[in-house]
Amino acid sequence: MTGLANTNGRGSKQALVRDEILGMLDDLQVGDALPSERRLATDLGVSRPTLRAVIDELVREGLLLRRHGSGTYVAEPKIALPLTMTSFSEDMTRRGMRPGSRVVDFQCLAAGAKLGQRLQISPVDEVWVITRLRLADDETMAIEWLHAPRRLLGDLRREELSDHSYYELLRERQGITIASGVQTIEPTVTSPEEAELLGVPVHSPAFLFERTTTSEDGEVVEFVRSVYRGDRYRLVTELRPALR
Amino acid sequence: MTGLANTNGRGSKQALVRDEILGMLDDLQVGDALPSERRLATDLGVSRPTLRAVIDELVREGLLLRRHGSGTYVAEPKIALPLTMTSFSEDMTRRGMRPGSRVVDFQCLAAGAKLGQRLQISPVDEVWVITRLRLADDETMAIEWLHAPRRLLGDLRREELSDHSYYELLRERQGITIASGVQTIEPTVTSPEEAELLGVPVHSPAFLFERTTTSEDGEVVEFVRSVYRGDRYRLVTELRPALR
DNA sequence: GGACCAAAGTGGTCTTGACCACTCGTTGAC
DNA sequence: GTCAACGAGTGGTCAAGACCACTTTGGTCC
Repeated sequence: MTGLANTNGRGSKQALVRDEILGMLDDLQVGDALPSERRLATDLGVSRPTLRAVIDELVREGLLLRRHGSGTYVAEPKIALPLTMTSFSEDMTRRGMRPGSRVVDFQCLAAGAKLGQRLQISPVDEVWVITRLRLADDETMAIEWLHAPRRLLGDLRREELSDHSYYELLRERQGITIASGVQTIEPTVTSPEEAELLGVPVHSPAFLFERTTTSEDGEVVEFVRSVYRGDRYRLVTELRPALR
Repeated sequence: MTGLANTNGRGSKQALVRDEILGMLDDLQVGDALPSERRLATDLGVSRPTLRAVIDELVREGLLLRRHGSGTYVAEPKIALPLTMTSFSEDMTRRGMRPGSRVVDFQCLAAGAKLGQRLQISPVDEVWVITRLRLADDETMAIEWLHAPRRLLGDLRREELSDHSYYELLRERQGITIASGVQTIEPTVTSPEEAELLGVPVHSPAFLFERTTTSEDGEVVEFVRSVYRGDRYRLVTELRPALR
């Protein structure tokens, strides 16, 4: 074996390889390429599958990114996401980034049992399902699926979605004001579809947000499911013990 | 090849295996064992490393859990974690679970540059570093590292930590009341040490919380770093747009 | 100088196989 | 009836190898 001390008393080969690569990262900048997998495997005296398993981990953790046919690179650090109901656009603008949004799909279909329950409507009622990408400086940061009862929006054209936020449309068309909501957050990993839309590897760590929003009249006006890249985001909350 | 259709137009073998296993999960209860890896690999017509890669994913996602030498089992569903400053004990009690806490280490050492900055003290000032496990029904849910300036607590005995919360000690000894804090949250994966303390596999998805708490006088009184199991937790927030 | 093509180099997927370490169940001895 | 030992079966780690698919680079031709 070359490149690594033996494993006596120091854990697995994967652990040792991981330490070696993390050490290499100390001397690299964001965007720098690592040596190829085959070279690293030879240099560190391990098999390529063993090396790949370690790089898989570092990719999942957001430290590295891989490009098929090109190489393995040092990844960019994460963005903090304040856990408030400010809009994505406001957040990005505050950070000096150029926010963008792109509707990739919208369709109308029957709610079904589960969604009907979430939106407090009949399962046969229709809902708009709008799939949007949230971008910052032309890079996709999140995918959002908005589900809204059709009766709140009536007929809808793609341009209306691009020009207005959903909340604006609610106010203009129905005189409805948003009052409150409940949001759940859990760590997840990207599916193949999500990975493709986000431009990250499959099964990368990500935040899964699910939010149900209610109007001042207590009516559920939306259910939103979002996947935020775990390699570019972390949450920040301000805590007020006495206010809750 | 037996067990799987060929991969034409349907993605990789790993994707097909994943679908098969998810289908199997529909007919199993929490705690049920899956067939052994060798059996599944044979049944599904793939190699054992290929099968293991898929099971690795499902374990990371919290759907399965593995026990070395015993088998692979269906995992328990996740707990929602309200994102407020209520104590862990209150949360667990509200859920009908028996909260517990166990100090596994506590020591006093110089703050150093980074921690000194976080706590707004001199790097040579001493801080208590208290490592605790948070348990629910005797199962470890989180690890917590509390860093507090020694001058706020003076000399400290392990029993005092077990019998009182830190906030109680602050009030009793210094007349200090907690006012506010800032907390960051990001998805992470467990290190070997964290995995051992939590009883989960290495590199499992988890929440990493870091919180800096301030007294009414604007003084930083603690920095806490916590790792919560991603297979047992999700966050829930209530949202109030106009209050922020 | 630009376009195109081929080759080399990259990451991605998968197989076969070996061996280690842990757990559980069975059997035999006391 | 209990306990210990052993064997079988489990998950865990690793290697060697093959082949696929993508990207980059260099050379050639116009």
